[in-house]
Amino acid sequence: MNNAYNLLSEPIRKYIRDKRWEQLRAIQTVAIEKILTSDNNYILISRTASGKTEAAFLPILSKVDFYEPGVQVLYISPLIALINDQFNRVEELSKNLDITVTKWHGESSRALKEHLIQNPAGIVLITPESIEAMFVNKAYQVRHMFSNLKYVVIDEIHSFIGTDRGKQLQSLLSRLQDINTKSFSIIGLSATVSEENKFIEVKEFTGNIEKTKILIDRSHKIIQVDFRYFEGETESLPLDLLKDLYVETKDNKALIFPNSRGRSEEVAVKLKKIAQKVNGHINYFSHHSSIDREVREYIEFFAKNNARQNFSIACTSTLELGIDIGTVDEVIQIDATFSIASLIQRIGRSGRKDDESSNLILYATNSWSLLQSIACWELYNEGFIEPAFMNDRPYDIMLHQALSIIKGSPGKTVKALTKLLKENFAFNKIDQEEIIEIINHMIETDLLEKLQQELILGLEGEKIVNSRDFYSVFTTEPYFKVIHSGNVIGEIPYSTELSTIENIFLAARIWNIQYIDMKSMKIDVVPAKDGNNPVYHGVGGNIHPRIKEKMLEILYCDLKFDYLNNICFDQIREMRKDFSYFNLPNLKNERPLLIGDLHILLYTFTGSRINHTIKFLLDLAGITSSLDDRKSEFYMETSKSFFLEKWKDITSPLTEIDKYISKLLKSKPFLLNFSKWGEHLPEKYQVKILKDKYFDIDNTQEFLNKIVLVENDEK
DNA sequence: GACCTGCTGCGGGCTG
Repeated sequence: MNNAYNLLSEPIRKYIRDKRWEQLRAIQTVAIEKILTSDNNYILISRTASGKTEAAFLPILSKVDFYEPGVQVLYISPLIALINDQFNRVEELSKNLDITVTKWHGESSRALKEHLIQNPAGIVLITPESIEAMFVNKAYQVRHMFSNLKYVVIDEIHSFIGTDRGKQLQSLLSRLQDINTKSFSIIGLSATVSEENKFIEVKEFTGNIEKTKILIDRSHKIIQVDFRYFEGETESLPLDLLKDLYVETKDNKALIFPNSRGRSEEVAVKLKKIAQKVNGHINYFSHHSSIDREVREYIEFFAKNNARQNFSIACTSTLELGIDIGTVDEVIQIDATFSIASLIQRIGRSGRKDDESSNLILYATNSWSLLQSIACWELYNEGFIEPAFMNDRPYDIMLHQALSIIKGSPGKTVKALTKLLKENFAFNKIDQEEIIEIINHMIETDLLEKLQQELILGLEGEKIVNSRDFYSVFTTEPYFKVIHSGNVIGEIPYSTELSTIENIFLAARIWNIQYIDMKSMKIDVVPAKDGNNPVYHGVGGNIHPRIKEKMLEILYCDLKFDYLNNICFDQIREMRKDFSYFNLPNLKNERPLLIGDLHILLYTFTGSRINHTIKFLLDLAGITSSLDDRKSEFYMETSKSFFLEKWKDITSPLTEIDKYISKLLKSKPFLLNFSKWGEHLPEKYQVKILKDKYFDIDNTQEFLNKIVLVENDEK
C-alpha cells in the first residue's frame, strides 16, 4: 500500500484491509492525497468501474468529524436507482465509524426522513428534486439540517452539465451555500467530461472556477470493435441483421442499444422468436422508460444475479448511466449514437472486470449511419468528447427558482429577491434589470403578489407551486398505461389508430388490445402471437458539429480503416465516389452544392442547431427547403440563380433576428414546449430562450461567414 | 433520428 493509504484514518484503513484490496486504484490514490490536504473542489474523471465512489468517500470519511451537529455530507445523484446502489456501498464504508447514512428521495422511507429531521447528522443521499421539495416545504428544517455541510458529492456530474436540470441543481447548491456560514467543498464524479474547452463547463458548474481542480485518469480498456453492415429497405430491421445479431449474442450476456424504444421492442421480440424456433435461451428483455418500473427492476436483478444464464437486453439510455447490472460480455449498437459521450458510457458497460476487454459491435442499416458511426469511433480514439451546451441565461429556470424561494420564505421585497437571484451563481450572467423585469411580470400575472412591499405567492403562483409537478424542471408526456390481468406492463402514447391496430410489442412480448379506457387512460391487453412496434413520437436529437465535420473528412481522405470489413468499406468507397465530383481542397471552409435541373442539394456537414438556424434563414429568404439532418442535406426546388442571389445575403436577418423569432413563435407556439416554465415569461424572454436553446445564432453566423459553396452540376 | 430523469402533504381506510 502506498502513501495515500497511510494518510487515511485508522477505521478506513481497517476497511481496506478487511476488503483485502491489494492496492488503491490510480484515481483513489490521487483523490485521497488531494482531498485530505486541501479544501478545493475536485472533479474525479475516470472510466466506469474504476472506484470513483470510494475515491471520494475514503478521504471524506477520514477527514470529516461526524460528531459535529447537522448533516456533514450530501451525496447528489441523478437517479433513484443509483442512490439505492450507492447506499449499500456507502453504508458498508461507514459501518466501522458509526455514521448515519440516510436515503432521501421520493420512494424512500418517511419514518427515516422524519428521524433525520429530529437528528440531523451523517451522510444524506438525495436527488435534486428532493432538495427542491425540502426548500419549498421544509424551509426551516433545511437550515437546521444542512447549515453545517462539509462536502457535497455529485455523481454522474456530466449528466447535469449544460442541462436545465443542471441549472436547477446549481441554483440549489448556491442556496445551500447561502445557509452555510463556512463554505462546503464539492466533489464531482464522471467517466465522460469534455476537455475541449479546458474543462471550463465542469469548473463553472461548481460556481468557483479557481477553486475547482480536475483529477483525471485517462487509462482505458482495450476495445474490440467490429463494424457490420446490413442495408435496411423498410422501416423494420433487416432479417439478415437480426439473424446475425442472434448468432452473435446467443451465447453471451449482451446489451443492445437500438436508439429508440420502438426498436428496442422490435429487437427483443424478434430475437426471442428466433430463439424459440431453435430452442435457444429465451432471456430476452426490453428496458426503457416506458416499461413499468417493477418490470425494469426485475430485469436489472436478473442481469446482476444470474452468473450462469446468458441474456440480451435491448435498451435505450436507461442502461447508460451507472446502475449496477454487473458485467456484460458485449455491447451492441444498432446505427450510430447521437454523441461520443453516449458511446463511451455504453462501451463502459462491458468488460467491467480488470482483465476483460470491452467488446463492441456497431451495426449500420444505411451508409450515412455507417459514416456517422465511423466518425464517432474515430473521434473517440482521438479523445474527443463533445463539450456540453452552455446556457448562460436560463430565464425559465430562474422564474421557477423565484417561485421556490418565495414559497419557502415569503415576505421578501422585490429588491431582496432580485439581489438573491443576482448573487445565485446559476444566474449571474443575467442582468439585474432583466431580473427586475421578470419579477414585475410575475406580479402582473399573479404568480407573485405584493403586500405593501413584501412578496408572497399570487393565486396563479399557488396553483403552480402546490402541485406535485413543481419540483422538477423537465416535462413529461401523458401516456396510457398498458395492463394485463391487473399487472401494469408499461405505457404507450395514445393515437386514434390505436384501437384499429391489431397487436403491439411491449416489454419484449406481443399483446392484443382488448379495451381502451379513455377516461382513466388505461389499455387492457391479452397475449398475442404477432404484432408491431409501438410508436413513440420523439423529436430529433442535436448532433455536435464536430461529428459532421469528421464525416466530411472521412469522405475526402483515402484512409482504409482496417477495422472495416469489405462490405462496410464498399459503402464508404461508394460515398467517396459520389462526393469526389466536388473539388474541396479546404474542408474547413468549403461545402458541396449540387445543381440539378429541377433541384439543388446543399451539404452543410455541420451540427443540428446550426442546420435548424440555416433552415430558418432559408425560410426568411423565401427559399423552401427540406432538411435531412442525418445527411446535413438541404433539398430545394429552386433555380441556381435564384438560390445564389438569395444566398449572398442569407445572414442579413441575423442583425434583427429577435423580430423574426418573435413572429415565428406567434405562429408556432409549440416551439417553446421544451421549456416547462417558459410560458410564464414575458414574450421578449421567450424569444431569448428560443434563440439560446433551439437556434444557435452566433455559431451559424460564424459558419456562414466562412463557408464557400463549391458547385457541381448533376450529370 | 432520440433518449432520460423526479415528486408533497394530507386524509381516509385497513390491519394487528
